[in-house]
Amino acid sequence: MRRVAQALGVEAMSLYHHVEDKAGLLDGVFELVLGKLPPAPRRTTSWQRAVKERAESFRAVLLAHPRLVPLFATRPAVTVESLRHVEHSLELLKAAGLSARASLDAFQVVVAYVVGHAISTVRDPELETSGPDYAQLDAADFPRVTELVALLPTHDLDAEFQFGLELLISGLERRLETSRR
Amino acid sequence: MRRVAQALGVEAMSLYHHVEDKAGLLDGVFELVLGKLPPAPRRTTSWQRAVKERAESFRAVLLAHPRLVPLFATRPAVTVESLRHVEHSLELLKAAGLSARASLDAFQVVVAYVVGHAISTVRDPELETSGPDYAQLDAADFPRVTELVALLPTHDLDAEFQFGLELLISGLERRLETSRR
DNA sequence: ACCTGAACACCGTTCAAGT
DNA sequence: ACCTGAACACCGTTCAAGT
Repeated sequence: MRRVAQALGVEAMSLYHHVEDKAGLLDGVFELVLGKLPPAPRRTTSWQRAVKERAESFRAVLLAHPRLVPLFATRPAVTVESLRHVEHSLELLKAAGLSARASLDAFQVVVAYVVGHAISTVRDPELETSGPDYAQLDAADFPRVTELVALLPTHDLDAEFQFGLELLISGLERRLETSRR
Repeated sequence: MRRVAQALGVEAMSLYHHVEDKAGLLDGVFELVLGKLPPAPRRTTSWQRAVKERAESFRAVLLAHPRLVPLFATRPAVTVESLRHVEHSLELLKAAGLSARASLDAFQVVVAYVVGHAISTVRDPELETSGPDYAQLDAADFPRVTELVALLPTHDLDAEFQFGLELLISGLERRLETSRR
């Protein structure tokens, strides 16, 4: 509060005439950022592509505000603004053939994945140093980890995200196929 | 630091003779909790069951310390202790037929999902009230959300977690099947 | 080697007083 | 209606001084 006030050239206490408290201010930030989500497109493609597009948009918004990712991780998305997106996503899943319950599950699961992965993406790389030196590891004891360390420099977190997203969608696909029989 | 010291019946500054700083203390907590992960079992079942079991164990440890979940969300797991689990998981995936790169992707993706979902599980339910009253929503404007609200009271977050986990595993399965051809 | 007290530079928030 | 200053109850951390 004190720093926000300072940035506005005003005293900290003045803010309390515009927001309830710190949580209220964060609510505002939350809704503001969520408002950057591109509007739900009219249904023109497959549900697979639509789910993918929604998840990617969400990720893009999160990565555009790395400092806010922990906020999204802690705060539930229940503003009116965000409910419009929820509605669209649930509609999408139901139209694909999922039950109401399964749509809820699928939606929550994808959101959890996007947020969880965003966290690992924006993680302060400086923190990595606090761990043990990878170089000091006995390569014989940790063959797979050693292999992994060699891969890290060229590792693409966006590709990794895509990979997991496609796993989820492909899992849903298979589930729909078997339930239709 | 001040409260930890107080709980130990000592002055805050005394802690600095045992840990570097607050981050160092959190590192210790982190490793301690991670140590509660059941040891990697010998390979006796399918990789599907093994991946599922590892993810469920990780979730159980997280949920046993709800206040620490945000810590796990922010801090990378690079203690020697945790690397043993990483090694085991990567070995598991490679033995299932994934390349080193795909194993890394799969591992990270599952961890992101477990952490992301744990966050939504331990989210302070008191926060939900800060959103708009679901009751005040126009049911005609939000048919799917209205449906969802009716489902919430009987919604099982553990079942939801299982659902997503199985999607990921089933997605991996399909990927392996098609790549083998 | 380990602990301590005072001090510094921060927080969010209450409350009474100003315009 | 909006802003302010002083004050309260907190933080993590530095530094010099104690045993």
